[in-house]
Amino acid sequence: MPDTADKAISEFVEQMGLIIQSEGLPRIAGHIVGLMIMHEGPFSLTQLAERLSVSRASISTNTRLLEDLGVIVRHAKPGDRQDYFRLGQQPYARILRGVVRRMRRARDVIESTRDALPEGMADAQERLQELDAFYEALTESFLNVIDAWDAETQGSTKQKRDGVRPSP
Amino acid sequence: MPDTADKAISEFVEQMGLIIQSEGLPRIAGHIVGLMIMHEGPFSLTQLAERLSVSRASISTNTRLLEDLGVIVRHAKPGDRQDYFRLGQQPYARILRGVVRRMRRARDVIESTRDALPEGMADAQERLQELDAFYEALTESFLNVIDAWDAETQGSTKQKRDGVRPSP
DNA sequence: TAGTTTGTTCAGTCAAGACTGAACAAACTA
DNA sequence: TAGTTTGTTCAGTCTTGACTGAACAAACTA
Repeated sequence: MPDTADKAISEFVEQMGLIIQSEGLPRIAGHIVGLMIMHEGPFSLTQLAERLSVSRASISTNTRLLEDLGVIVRHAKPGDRQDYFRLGQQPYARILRGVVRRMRRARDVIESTRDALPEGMADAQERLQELDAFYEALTESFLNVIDAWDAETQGSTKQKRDGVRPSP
Repeated sequence: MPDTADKAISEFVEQMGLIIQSEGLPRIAGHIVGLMIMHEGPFSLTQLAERLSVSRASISTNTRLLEDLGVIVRHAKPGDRQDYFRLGQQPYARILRGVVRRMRRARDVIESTRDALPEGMADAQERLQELDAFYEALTESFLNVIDAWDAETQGSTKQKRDGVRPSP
């Protein structure tokens, strides 16, 4: 009953669009990733456009975006002018790195605000400090996950992966 | 030089709008939180509207939203008909809980897709498994941060806070 | 040479949802 | 009673940015 399978696949591709969208990326980027999870590929730009019923312009823009994030990789087949795409290494960890970058920017804002704040506002300083500590804990936590992922997926060496980074 | 301070404050409020927006919440919600970090308050709905130069309707909607998330709390002053708002306990952890909820929903999608997928697609199954494991690690990691936060901020008891949850 | 194919870019359209103004109900005051 | 004040809700506007179609450059083919 391949009908059920097809339904499940397109449903998943659709949902991945929404999930990725909630991470602040375009929906089509999610569709591409979803499709590549379902089928290894590789896919040409035209194939992606047809399969997702979307303009080649959109595919071009979004493959570029995902490529910049390191989520997918582009490669050429010898004797074929088309570009082909497939998932890169640790695609999810790549997305996470983007989140870490966002948090670093947020912490910059906090820091410069703290610097500019006058003496009198001790309580505001305290709350800013609390917010910054929160971001710090979160960043630390993310990096743990990324590290663990790198070690597990990549290294056949399978080095330390105890879930906690060594305390500073 | 209170001018510099005012500038820093409104700059921060503005930036918090953008930061919160990148988390998928309305910009004004971020402005409210930002202002409350700068000044403890409490603020009435009218005060917030005036201070942020925004309609009372928007404030009403967004305070409601933040209240539902548990980020701010509403309370009454005796002999005053107005509602007053201020930051709640562990406001940032509350926002994080929302993220955890989103991830749980994503994992549900993954699971039902795996169930519906036919035998033949073993490699797709494998990639789905990988994605699910990633979400699992991330969720675990978030909950650690939330737990640690709860323990540190709230409990004077300061119970176990070793950075890792007990394995199931 | 002219004609394809492929990927990119850009101006324009469209949709989602944030925000507003106005109308409203509830609780108060004079 | 009529008139305020306060918070909510809803229809409508407006902004943001995703997506498209068309034009284009580059690399190929005949």
